[in-house]
Amino acid sequence: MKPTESELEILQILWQKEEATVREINDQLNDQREVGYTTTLKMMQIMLEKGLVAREEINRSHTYKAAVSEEKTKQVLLNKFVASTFRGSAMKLVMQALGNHEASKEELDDLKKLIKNIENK
Amino acid sequence: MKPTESELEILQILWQKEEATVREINDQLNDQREVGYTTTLKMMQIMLEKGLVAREEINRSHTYKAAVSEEKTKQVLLNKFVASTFRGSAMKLVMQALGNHEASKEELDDLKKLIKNIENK
DNA sequence: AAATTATTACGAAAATATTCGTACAAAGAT
DNA sequence: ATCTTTGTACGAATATTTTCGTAATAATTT
Repeated sequence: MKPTESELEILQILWQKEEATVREINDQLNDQREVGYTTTLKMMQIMLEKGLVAREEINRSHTYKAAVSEEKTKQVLLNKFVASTFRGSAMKLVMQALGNHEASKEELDDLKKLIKNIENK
Repeated sequence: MKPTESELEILQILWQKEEATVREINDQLNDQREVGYTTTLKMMQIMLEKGLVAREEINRSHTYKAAVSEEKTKQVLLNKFVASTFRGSAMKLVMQALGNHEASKEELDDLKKLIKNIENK
């Protein structure tokens, strides 16, 4: 299941906050850009239908949680992106991402560690 | 300028073939899935309007070329993808891409070379 | 208790992307 | 010369995604 752009934006918030009301999500979205409350509400209803989120009725309002895992969802998105943009070559993507990005010493060390791990398998 | 999914599909063909007629592009698209000829034609016209492709009139038909570079376009797509899916962390993307992908010895060597290059800068 | 505020539900408008039908013209085949 | 094939143009139909208006109702404030 591939979430749309807007759905992903909301999932990121839910992954970060564990759970949130529509109001909270809408407030956070509005830090970035202007979104109407009912727009966000509708998104939540759509995402519920699609099974992307789950909800619980508390008092009069609903509290939402992500119903799909961050890891798996990102993997799906990554796979689709590699397929469409880098013709399936994950390595090409890695090269380009590394090439155009300022990496700190620590990050590079982590990366070297990961490579060693892969080599020793 | 971020191309849509369909536009990207066509750009990939043009990057690969240098130039192509609508017929050729449509034939190649149909290797993957069924697309009507006028659908592809319309896409080319839309892409021309957006400046994604350029064309030349040869005989009675048109020959198209990509008008945006493969490098730059992929960079734009990559940046947007990193921003939306990995909250701006290119390194997280690299890690996940590497983690879930079978890499050959050569690829890993290339990668280590690239890391050395970055370190010596 | 009446008015205001906050919440959900839901349909529909708006925006964007994709697909296709029809008309028309040129080139090639019979 | 007529018919068939191949191509472009263009508007419109579909599909998908995003946004919002309105109604109903519960909770809160005055």
